[in-house]
Amino acid sequence: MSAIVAIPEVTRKRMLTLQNLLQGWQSEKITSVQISEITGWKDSLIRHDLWLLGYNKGVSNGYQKDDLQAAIGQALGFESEQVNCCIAGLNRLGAALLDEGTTEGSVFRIKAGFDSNVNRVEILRSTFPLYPATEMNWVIKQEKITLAILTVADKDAQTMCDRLVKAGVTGIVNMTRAVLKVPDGVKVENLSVVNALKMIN
Amino acid sequence: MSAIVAIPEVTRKRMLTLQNLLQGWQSEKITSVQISEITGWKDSLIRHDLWLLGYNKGVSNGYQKDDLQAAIGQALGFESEQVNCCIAGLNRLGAALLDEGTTEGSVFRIKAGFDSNVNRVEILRSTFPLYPATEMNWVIKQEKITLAILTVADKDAQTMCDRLVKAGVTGIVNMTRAVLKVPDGVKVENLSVVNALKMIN
DNA sequence: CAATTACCGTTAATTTTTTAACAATATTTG
DNA sequence: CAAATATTGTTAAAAAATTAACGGTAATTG
Repeated sequence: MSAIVAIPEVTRKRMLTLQNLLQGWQSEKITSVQISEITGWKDSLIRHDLWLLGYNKGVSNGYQKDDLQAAIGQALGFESEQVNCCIAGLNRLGAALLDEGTTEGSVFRIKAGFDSNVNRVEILRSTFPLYPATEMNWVIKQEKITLAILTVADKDAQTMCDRLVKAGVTGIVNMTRAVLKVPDGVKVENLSVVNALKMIN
Repeated sequence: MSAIVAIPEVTRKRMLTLQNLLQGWQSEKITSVQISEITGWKDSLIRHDLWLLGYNKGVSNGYQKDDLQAAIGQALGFESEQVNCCIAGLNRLGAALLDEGTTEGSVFRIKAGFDSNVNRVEILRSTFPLYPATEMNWVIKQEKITLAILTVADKDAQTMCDRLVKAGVTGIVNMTRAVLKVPDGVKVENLSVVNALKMIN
């Protein structure tokens, strides 16, 4: 029997990693012990996670890479049609993310870039349009943008975050060191490089 | 009485966030409820975390910002003298991280940049030296570099990771989508933008 | 083809993490 | 200054996450 409860966040995160692992996996088959050796997770944890997803196509013989990959994507809803995103803050880091490669091969499409500094908007080149932050409201609505990548300076992070949320964004990837306060229903994922360095130091 | 056991990773991460929060906090005092309102963590969890650190200077009257900030830094060893880092992969994202601002005001100092492509090394400007990846071994030793930020293409990630580890790096901030296999004792923190987008979608 | 091996799915036990509760203590109020 | 309020430190209870255990099953081996 498969689990009835909602998939916990920790499992979602692991499954995301597992999908990335499968992406680069050469062989057609993979076992829970092999996954364990790379990720460091106990093999029973991996089997338990897959059990939570209701996956059970691996009996006594390991998993078929392709089938597993598809099943995870399907179970966790990683396979939506297309998700529209924007970048808020076109400093050097933000500009780097304008690069096509950032979201290549994923469902995410960057549809707009914003900055309070009109100069940047005018000077930078990109395959999608850049706007002054004052245009944010209508652009986000018109382009049906739901997610944002926040790369402004730390001190401007909360202000920009508030504007994004007001405009209708429901998820923010926060690359600043600021701690963002958001209303219920808005998700934040923190990706500050300095924080990461502190964690591994 | 304060706790004897080691501080769990979850608590370390929260304390890191708390320090960032305190950094931008205006008032001299702050309470567990105020922290809770911004971060979404239950106030009792915050008090429990601080209890684990052995901190008890807040009795019945909230915490003094400065004192708390110092105590956390000290308890978790976030206050070392200086930590030398490098950037491996000087594509657009890596180049953006060459920016002074990346680690500004932290103990981390970026001392070198590496790339397999010699062109990039020669063309890019930076306040610290850039080297072909072939020079990695001696540079990392000579500059006493312990941490690396990995921004190469996904397909090259494991190879570059292996080289960094071999050269003596003990922690890697992985900005690629690849799942890195590292020996015991080497820490990895994953900061892929696409993964983050998937988590909030 | 019987025995052995290599895996998984599932459950139960264990460990870790979070939450609730509340006595104790400063501070504020009337 | 007594009462009310706000807030912590600490413990115990509850919830969540991880691990171990093991029966069952396909594949492999001799």
